Amino acid sequence: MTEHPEFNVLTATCPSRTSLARIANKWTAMVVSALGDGRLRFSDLRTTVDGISGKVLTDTLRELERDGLVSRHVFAEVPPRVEYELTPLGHTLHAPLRALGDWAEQHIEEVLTARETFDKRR
Amino acid sequence: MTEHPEFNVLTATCPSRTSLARIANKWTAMVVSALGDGRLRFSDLRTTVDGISGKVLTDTLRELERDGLVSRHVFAEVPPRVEYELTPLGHTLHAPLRALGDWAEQHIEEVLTARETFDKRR
DNA sequence: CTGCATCCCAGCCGATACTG
DNA sequence: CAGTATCGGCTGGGATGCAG
Repeated sequence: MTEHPEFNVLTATCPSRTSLARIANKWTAMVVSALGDGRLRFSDLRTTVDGISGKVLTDTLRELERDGLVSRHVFAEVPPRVEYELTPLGHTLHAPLRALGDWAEQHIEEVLTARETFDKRR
Repeated sequence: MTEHPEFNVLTATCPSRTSLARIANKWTAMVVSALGDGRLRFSDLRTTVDGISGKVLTDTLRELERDGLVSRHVFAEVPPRVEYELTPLGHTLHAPLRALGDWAEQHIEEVLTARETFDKRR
């Protein structure tokens, strides 16, 4: 019922691939995961997603907003306050992206071991 | 039980982030999805993942092999034949990555509409 | 505080040519 | 067929400075 057989990410020219390129991205995964519990202002997002630069966070949020995954709320205050929140569409992506982060955390030891073995054989 | 609270991808220096960086990638998502149904040789993978260049496919497979997600099987034949297959660890990642591709296909119309709206307002 | 503008570097990625 | 090597363009991404 929710199938769209006419779209296929494995086809180079399919527009869905441009969407995949945005969501299959480490910064997107971390930002969307961080927004899963509710609204966050820019500076809190910056500290939650440790190590992200201001430029990259801005760019990532702007693209997510463009794709309709994140909404932006500006408050007319001094100093300025801007909060970001997942849209309903963005929420449907939260679990899948969170799953990637969870996978990385849960299997990191196996991955590190595999890397050691691989590098030793070279 | 399978929890590893000591690892957190949101921490910049956590090694799990290096793993996330590899799996949260459009080429990884497509290659792992393509390998979900079983072994594929290099050339078949190249045509299945439409538009991928030989260099990028080689690089992606090499990194996936290094992280223990993909195994490589070489046949002593002429012409050469090399097949790639998901490891048990790689299989645990298949569903999560497939979910991203499915999401992109199922929601592309909403995303395209959002982009139009966003771009029109600029 | 937010975020734009700029500069600049590193890495991704594609195209091509060449080997076993 | 399955690579490797090389080159070059493009983009991601960090640092800094400035404006609202």
